[in-house]
This record gives sequence, structure tokens and C-alpha cells, in this order.
Amino acid sequence: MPKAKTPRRTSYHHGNLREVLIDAAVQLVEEGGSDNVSVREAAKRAGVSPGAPFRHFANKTALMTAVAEQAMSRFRSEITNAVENVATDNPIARFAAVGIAYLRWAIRNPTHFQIISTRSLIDWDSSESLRRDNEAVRALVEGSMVEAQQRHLLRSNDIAETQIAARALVYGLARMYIDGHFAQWAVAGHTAEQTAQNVLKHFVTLIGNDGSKGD
Amino acid sequence: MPKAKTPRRTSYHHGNLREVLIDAAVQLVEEGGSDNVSVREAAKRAGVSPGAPFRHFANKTALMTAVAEQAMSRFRSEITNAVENVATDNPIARFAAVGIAYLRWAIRNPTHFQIISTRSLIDWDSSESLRRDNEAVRALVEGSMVEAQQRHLLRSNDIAETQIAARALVYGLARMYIDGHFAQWAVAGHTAEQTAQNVLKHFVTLIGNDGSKGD
DNA sequence: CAATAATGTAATCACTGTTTACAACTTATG
DNA sequence: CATAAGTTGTAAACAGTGATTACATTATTG
Repeated sequence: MPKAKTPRRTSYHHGNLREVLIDAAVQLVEEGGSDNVSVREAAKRAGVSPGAPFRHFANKTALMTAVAEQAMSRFRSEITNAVENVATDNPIARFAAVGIAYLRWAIRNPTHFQIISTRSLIDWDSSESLRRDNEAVRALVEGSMVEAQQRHLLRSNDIAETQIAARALVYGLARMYIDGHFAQWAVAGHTAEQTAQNVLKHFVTLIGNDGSKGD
Repeated sequence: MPKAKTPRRTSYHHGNLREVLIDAAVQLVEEGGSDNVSVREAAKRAGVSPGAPFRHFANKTALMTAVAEQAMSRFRSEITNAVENVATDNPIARFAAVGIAYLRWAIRNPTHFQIISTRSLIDWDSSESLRRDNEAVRALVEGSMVEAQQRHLLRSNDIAETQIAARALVYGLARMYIDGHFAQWAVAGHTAEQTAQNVLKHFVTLIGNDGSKGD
């Protein structure tokens, strides 16, 4: 983890303000969620006046978007890594690996997941990198689904609907956790992460064509 | 729809302030989402000073919680009505009816759905009525699931996981729409509501034990 | 070196949630 | 009925917010 502490600059110019502001915002997010971020506090932590951030970010949303870009990049690489480390070449197992890595990251980084998925916090349209990373994850899912269908491993032929269902299931599990609607559904003796993974595996069994009836 | 316009009161006391503040907050939500709500603006629209609302609500969250209670009540009755109007007594059809009514309401009332489902906006713990309405919906789902299992209509025997999967799917579809992640998944020529319903039906087919392979 | 662009500061604006001292009205009680 | 005790409003203030503006300082470059 790269540390970029306030460097008590002596020169008038900061030299590194953009990055330090993003780091400060990330820190604030981790301390108290996205609501805890204020441009002024980020500026204060960077050792700079309240107006300075606006030389680097058009508005608060732009700062939050930069935070989201960082988070999204980590999110994507965690998923990409997970899929590359899958032993089998079974596309359904590959899809499951994506989902499990997705849920793992979301549950371990709830506030960051909230930021990258909540529209009102960031300016999705303005960020090339956000769209690119998001598309990469989507393509991973689609690729494994298409291959699964070609190998006749899917129960249904409507791949589009299966894909949206898969996305909605994973997104829903992550969001339920983030929004605090998980405690009431949690299975006794299991962590949220375990429960989410089990439900995902359950779903994977459901869409599969192996004739199994689940557990 | 009950109208409670600002009544240009002549007396010192308002007489109806609590309800009028809630209505004003609802109006603000409908005009610009939950971010558009401010206690001061609600007070202004009620024709009252900025401090007055705090005689009726401990803080802004309490006001938003009251808004959420209203919304949740409508949400619940829409779902309850839908389930009562289901012709067949097939529990899986009943579950589908719950899901469809759920999605229908969420997509047609996106900002209100956002309020009732986003934890940071409201004080869920303090509201008896929120918990009661939420539990009622949950019980509807559980009831139909249990009955489906008893009649051997489900593919899997792990009813808890099937139930969480169902909840996550529906919640995920609704949240994807609210969070703006639906455009990229939408099926051409279909509205969001149609797509969501089709995906739900797809899921219902998947969990069913009728040997069908979906479409 | 001088002109120019980039990046900081200080002051200010309008707005927010919330609190406090006080005023007006309503209700319960002697 | 009078008066004491709530209840519910107002006015003024506070600290915090995002954002803009005029200005100062520094870096870059012709």
C-alpha cells in the first residue's frame, strides 16, 4: 500500500496534490464511509487551503470519481487474477470464480464497492477508465457464458437472460450486504462471505445442465 | 392521492405540521431524488421557520425515516394485493407474483425504493413499522417457498439458499435499475420492467422441478 | 529575461443540519 | 375562570459544506 502522507511542503506548490487528495479521500472513506468525505477535510489533510482542490477537480463528484477509478481498478484486477488462477477450463467454474471474487471483494471493501456502484456519487459517464474496467468484468462473465452454451453446459438457451440473472444475483448479494439487509438473511454459523458464496454456488448449480438437483 | 398543500395558516400553531413536512419531503424526493431533500426547504414549503421541524423530528434522518415508512407501506400493500389476486394456488406462481409486483413498484418508484433500501438514509432500527412491513414481504416469500418445497415443486432441497437467491435476484434487479446499471444490460426493444420480469420468470423456471429447460 | 500558464491562498457566498433563548398558543388544574 | 404547565412555533446563531472570485506565487517556455 503506497503511503502518501502530508509532506509538510516548504514550497508554494504542492507538486503532488492530486494524488494526495485522492489518498486523503480514500482514507476518509475508510474511516466513515462515503458520507464522511468532504473536499475541505481532504484539503486540510493535504495541508492545503479549501479552494485548492478545485484546481484539480471540477467538483466533489470528480474527486469521488477518481476514488472510484482507483477502487474499480483494484476490483477488476482481483477478479481477473481469480479467473486466471482457475485450474479447470470449465466455463461454468470460471463464471463461479468471477462471482466469488466479486463477492469477496465487495464484502471486504464495502464502502468502496458502494462508491463504484452508486450512481449519484460519481460521474460514470465522464470516466473512460471506469467504463473500461466495468466492461472487462462484464466481458469475462459473457465469455464464460457463451462458451458454456456452446458446450451445452447450460440448462437454458436464453443466454442473455441467464447472464442478467447472474449479474443481478451477484450484484444483489453484494448490495444486500452493503445496504445492511443481510443480517436477517444470514445463515446461522456462517459469515456473510460464506453465505454469499454458497448462494452463488447454488445458483451455478441451478443454471447448469448436469442433471443435478442441487445439494 | 391526499393533497396537503401549504394552508397559509393564520394561527400561530400549524396544527398539521408533522404530516405536511412529510408530504413536502416526499415532494422533494419526487422532484430530485433523496439528495434533494433538505429540512429547511421542507420547512419553507410548509410555511414554517427552519427550526420548527425539529419539534417533530429529532433530526433529518427521522424525517427521512417517516418518508420511508409511508413508501414502505405502499410497497407492501402493492405486493400483498398482487399476491391476493393470483388465480392459481401454485406457490411458485405466488412467489413469481411477489417478485413481479416488487420489481414493478421499484422501477416505477425508483427514488422511494432507494430510500427504503439504503441504510444510511434512514434509521431502520427505530422504526417498528418499517420492520413489520419488511417482515411481511419476507414472510410472503418464505411461505410460498416452504409450500413449494412441501409439494415437491422445487429442484433443490436447500430452501434457505433458494430463498436468499430469490431475494438477491429481485433486489439485484431493482438495485441495478436504481443505480443506473441497467441500460447496458437491457434487452433491445424491451423496457426495464419487461426485462426485469423476464429475468425473474427465467429464474422461477430454473428453481422449478418441472423438468423444463427454460425458454 | 520576460511573458504566460499553472497552481496555490484568502475571502466570500449561499446553503446545510442543528441548537438555544424566547414567544405564543393550548391544555390541564386548582 | 385564572393560572400554571406543557406544546409548538420564531429568531438568531453556529459550525460545517461545496463552490467561486480576486489575487499571489511559482514553474514553464519562447
